Amino acid sequence: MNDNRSRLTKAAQEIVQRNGFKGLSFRTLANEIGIKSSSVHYHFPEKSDLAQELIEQYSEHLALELDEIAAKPISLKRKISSFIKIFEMVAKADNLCLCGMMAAEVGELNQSNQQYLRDFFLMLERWIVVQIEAQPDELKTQMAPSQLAKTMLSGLEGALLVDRVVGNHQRLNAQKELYLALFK
Amino acid sequence: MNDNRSRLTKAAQEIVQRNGFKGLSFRTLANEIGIKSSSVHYHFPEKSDLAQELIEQYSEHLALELDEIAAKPISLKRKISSFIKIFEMVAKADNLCLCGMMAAEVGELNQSNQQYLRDFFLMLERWIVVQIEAQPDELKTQMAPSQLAKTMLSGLEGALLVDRVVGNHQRLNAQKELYLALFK
DNA sequence: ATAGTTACCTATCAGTAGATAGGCAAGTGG
DNA sequence: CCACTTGCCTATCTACTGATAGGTAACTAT
Repeated sequence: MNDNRSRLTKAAQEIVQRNGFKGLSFRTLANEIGIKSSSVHYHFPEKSDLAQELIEQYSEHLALELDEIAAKPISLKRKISSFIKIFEMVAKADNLCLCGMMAAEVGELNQSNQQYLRDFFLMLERWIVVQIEAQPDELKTQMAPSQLAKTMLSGLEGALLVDRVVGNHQRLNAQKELYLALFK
Repeated sequence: MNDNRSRLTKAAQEIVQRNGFKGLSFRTLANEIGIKSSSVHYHFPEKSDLAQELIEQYSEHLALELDEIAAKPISLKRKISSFIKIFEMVAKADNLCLCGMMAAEVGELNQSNQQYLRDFFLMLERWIVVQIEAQPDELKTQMAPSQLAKTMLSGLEGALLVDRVVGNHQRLNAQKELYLALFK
């Protein structure tokens, strides 16, 4: 039923993570799944509607993954490790985080899109804080959880950005080493 | 003599740091300084020529700043602090690092541009390593200098990225706190 | 049966992109 | 004085962008 619609968002997500939101055109997107660009407009009247859905889907998908990790009876360190692994999977595909990419292009997004982007980053940071506060004695640093969450998230986003240019995963690995050392 | 040429690169740099390389058009750039787009092509036959000059200038300008910092007879911690201050100035202007921005758009840059981008990040990381190795006993962590440099640089780049979306400087401040704590 | 909805299509639009051809005035060097 | 270069111009090109109008066949609910 929603076959083409979901194929569209799937293909669009990949294009944005690789080429950016500006690098996504209705025509190439339509070609990729074998329909016409006007049909893409049927599903997403304006490009910002597509942006909205992409950010929402990406956020929801990630939120589900994080819920699963949070529910496991494992150490805080292993939870953080699983969090970082999500970024490693993105790096492996030579992609950026969808929202990290759109963050670079924030100037051309409308207010609603920008708000969803903001919420994405805040959601990830909050998740880290909640995990720490659930197992506070497994934290080795005196750094406030909210501060730690902010450095960790932005650090991982930056590692994806720089690593993709330099062509290896050294920065992501270095971030991983740095942050995992802060947990018992 | 090179009046318009330097005005072009200056205006172009600002546009790229704000809107990205794709957000820079020869027409709007020309309008900004009051000439025609064809005249921009006189100075930079192709857009990649402009990209090359932007990255080169940005790298050279930063290298000079870093040379000055390195030459000062100050503590390692203060040198790192000065390094971070450069990023704070960028954040203050609500910009991204020029090369951080272009890193997000690396897919649409030619091989030469990509190499210059790579060299930019490696140069910054090398600077950090050199400063640490010149005053090694002022480092409080056992983390290898090259690892530390990689996390620091990518962390700062990511902080600029996320902070610009969220709308404050909390991540850059958090990164600063985290990294300065590693030096005596 | 029929009215409405869904999901596509063809055709087209105005706007903008990077890029090129060719001209023109001012300055420069032999 | 003349050839050449510099630095801009006008005019134009093709390609591509997001977006819209209007049509059509298939499905759906009354």
